[in-house]
Amino acid sequence: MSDEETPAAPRREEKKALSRRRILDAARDTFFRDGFMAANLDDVAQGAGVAKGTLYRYFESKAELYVAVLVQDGEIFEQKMRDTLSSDLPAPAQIRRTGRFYVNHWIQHRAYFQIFWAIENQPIIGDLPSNVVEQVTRLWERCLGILASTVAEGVRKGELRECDPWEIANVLWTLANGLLQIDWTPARAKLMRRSVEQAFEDALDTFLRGLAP
Amino acid sequence: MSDEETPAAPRREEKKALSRRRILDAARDTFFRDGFMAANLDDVAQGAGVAKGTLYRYFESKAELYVAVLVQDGEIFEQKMRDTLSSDLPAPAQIRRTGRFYVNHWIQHRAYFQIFWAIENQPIIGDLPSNVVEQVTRLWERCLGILASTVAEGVRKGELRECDPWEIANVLWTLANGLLQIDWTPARAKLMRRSVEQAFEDALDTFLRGLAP
Amino acid sequence: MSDEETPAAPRREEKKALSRRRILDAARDTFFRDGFMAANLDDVAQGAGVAKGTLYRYFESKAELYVAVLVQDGEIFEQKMRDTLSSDLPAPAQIRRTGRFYVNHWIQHRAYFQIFWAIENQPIIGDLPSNVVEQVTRLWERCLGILASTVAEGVRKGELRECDPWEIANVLWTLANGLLQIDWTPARAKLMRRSVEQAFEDALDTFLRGLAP
Amino acid sequence: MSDEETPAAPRREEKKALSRRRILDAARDTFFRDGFMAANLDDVAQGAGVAKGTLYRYFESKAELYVAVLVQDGEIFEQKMRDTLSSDLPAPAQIRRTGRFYVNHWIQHRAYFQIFWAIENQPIIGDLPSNVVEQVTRLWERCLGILASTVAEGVRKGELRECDPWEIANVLWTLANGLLQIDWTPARAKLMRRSVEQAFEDALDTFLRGLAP
DNA sequence: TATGAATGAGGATTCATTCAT
DNA sequence: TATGAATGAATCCTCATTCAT
Repeated sequence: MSDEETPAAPRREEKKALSRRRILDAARDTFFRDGFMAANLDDVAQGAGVAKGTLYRYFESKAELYVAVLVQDGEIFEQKMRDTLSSDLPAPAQIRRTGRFYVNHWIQHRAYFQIFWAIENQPIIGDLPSNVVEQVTRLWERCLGILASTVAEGVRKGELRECDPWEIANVLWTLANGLLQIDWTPARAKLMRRSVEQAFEDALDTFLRGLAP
Repeated sequence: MSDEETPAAPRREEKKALSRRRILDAARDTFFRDGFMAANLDDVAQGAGVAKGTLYRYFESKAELYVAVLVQDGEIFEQKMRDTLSSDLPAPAQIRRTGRFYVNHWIQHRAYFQIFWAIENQPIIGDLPSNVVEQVTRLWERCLGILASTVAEGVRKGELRECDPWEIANVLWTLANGLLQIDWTPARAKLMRRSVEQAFEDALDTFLRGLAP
Repeated sequence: MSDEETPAAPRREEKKALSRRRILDAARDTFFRDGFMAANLDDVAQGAGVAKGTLYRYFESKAELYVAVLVQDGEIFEQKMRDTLSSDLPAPAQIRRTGRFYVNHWIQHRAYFQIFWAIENQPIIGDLPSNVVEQVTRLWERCLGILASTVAEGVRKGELRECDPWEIANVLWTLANGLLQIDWTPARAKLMRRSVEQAFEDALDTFLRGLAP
Repeated sequence: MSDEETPAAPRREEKKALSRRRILDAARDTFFRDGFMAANLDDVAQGAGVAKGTLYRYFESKAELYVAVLVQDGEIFEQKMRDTLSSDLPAPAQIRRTGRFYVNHWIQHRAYFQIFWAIENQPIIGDLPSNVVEQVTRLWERCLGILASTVAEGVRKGELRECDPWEIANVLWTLANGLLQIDWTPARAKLMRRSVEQAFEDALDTFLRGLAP
């Protein structure tokens, strides 16, 4: 029935890739809206415009699908974060720049940050499959590494006082995430007097002042 | 017929109180191990050594039981935190003291901290009953208030530079929680070179230095 | 401790009778409000002001309690119905009189009629214990008998045309109950233009006209 | 690949329709045997030869399933009842004809009549979902309307004496249902000397005589 | 005798996963 | 390959009944 056999194969490949993408998009929406446990594959299938059974042609299980979403988003994020690096900037400025990227990214893509929180939340979520944990941990490590090397560089160049770069990276990261989480939780956001951006800018200032040589 | 039924009645009351306590303990274990959604009332009942139906004599629903755990733990915690206050200490020392209490409490009662994280995780868990959210938010607010008033006092006495006490309280809180969460997650703990206590002590130092007038 | 031993026993009996009565009253309320299946012994106990366990000192089971309510009310009803008989009235007038009593009783004690409908509803209610069915059937039979003998007397005296008295009694009974049930069911009551009393009076007229010799 | 997938698709559709029918049939059996409250979806599933979860692919809840049964049967019944109408018959004969249909239908499909009784029984059953009540009330109204318009026509043509057609319709309906209910309840059936058909025929005669102009 | 705490079987509903078409 | 119907285990909650005090 099909005419033009040769172009058909690529077209099929394309179709497959498209389906995969649509499933991932729908899955992201659902997972980030309802949480892993409460998320429902019927919703995902409907959102992607495919049959429920089709999901299993692309992903082995609900957990695998979740992983796929986290990994995909994580990779995009990691690249963007890496792009904020600029070799000729002093460390404090570099840190501020990366920090601003982080907060801006938050403002534009709030849901993405679930990626990082997914792991922290694991004890509460419960059954997060080890697969998920591993993948996200690796991503986390890479992102943290970017920050740590910036700090290390700053220490080396005498722009920051002596300290353990990984620890400082962790603290900075924690600070940012913590403030974003406040912004995320309406109940807590009420207790803040200013926007996340300003609050973060301030906190970063205070901390960097404390880090001055 | 004896006027003093004291030996009988109390025993019943005692038993009831004991049951309640055992249920609460079992619930804490289960909820904190598996998370609210994944937690299973069969486990709780078994852990408490009572029949499943018995749970419902003490708590109206799974959610109520969860609230009860959070509230109970929260109240104990709040009181302890308030006890760390000592009117004649300079603000930075006071903050260090409260911070140390926080970390020590963590080391001894890790599970307790789920109370505070429960809210942040809400978006991921999914349908946390509003009841839970309210109760915990209120607790959160009270604890944060303790910290904020310490900061405000420090600013007033010139021990800290001008700042918004609530914001600083939020940042301190965030910092502490963030580091504890790192400690909680094995995957992330590996990236730290030192103990939580030391890391926190350090981060606090840096931050307080930045807050100096 | 108790002084006056002899009057104590009667007092105890009294107390017991009182409890029984209070339980029956509470049970009637609950059963007639919620239906046998949905009725809840917690409600009954609370309504009677006794402990749940106490119910079982007076009645063997939920079903037995239901029977007791039906039987008690039924006996009262039967006696009242018998009291409407007056030997010197022509049959049609007698029938009208009994009919009026029936409708008036309905207006004043709607819930009582569940007694009679309990049996008709048995197939829908489901698990009505045979005990209940038997007892109520007997009551039903006795009440129907009152009507049937009135009809028989009317036929004998030539006031009504030849017919099977039991059958006519059944039809009259059915007519009355049917109209009361319409009145009971809001959805159906809307389809009626007049009060039950008037509708019944009319229907009875029509039927008695058809029964004229 | 064949353009005509007709053999495949229809087979699936057929199967689905078959499942639905089997579930509906099993549900009717169970509901009418045990009553709505006592009916048990395990039984329904087993009766239909499907898994319990499958029920929920076809019906949203126990109540919806019940509604579906009632509505389906009701529609069949209504159509049949409408088919008994014949424009050129005098009203009394028409009423007798419809009445006979009613009784015959009863003899052949006793369970069907639960449809109409379901509403009356509501107070006893307890929490019949409003959905059910609405649907059945509407059906009831339509069937009663058929009868009422026959009566109205009879009055208009002078075949019946002046009266309120809806009220008479209600009474006739009540009469029929009441007698059928007697037949349904073994305990009460014993008190009848003749078959329902004869008893009904007689009662109708008497009533129509009373309705003669 | 009265209590009320404890029981545990039972039932509706959800949903990830499988598999015949 | 895609479908979507079917599955059935899992889980919360109810409540009549029992029994130690």
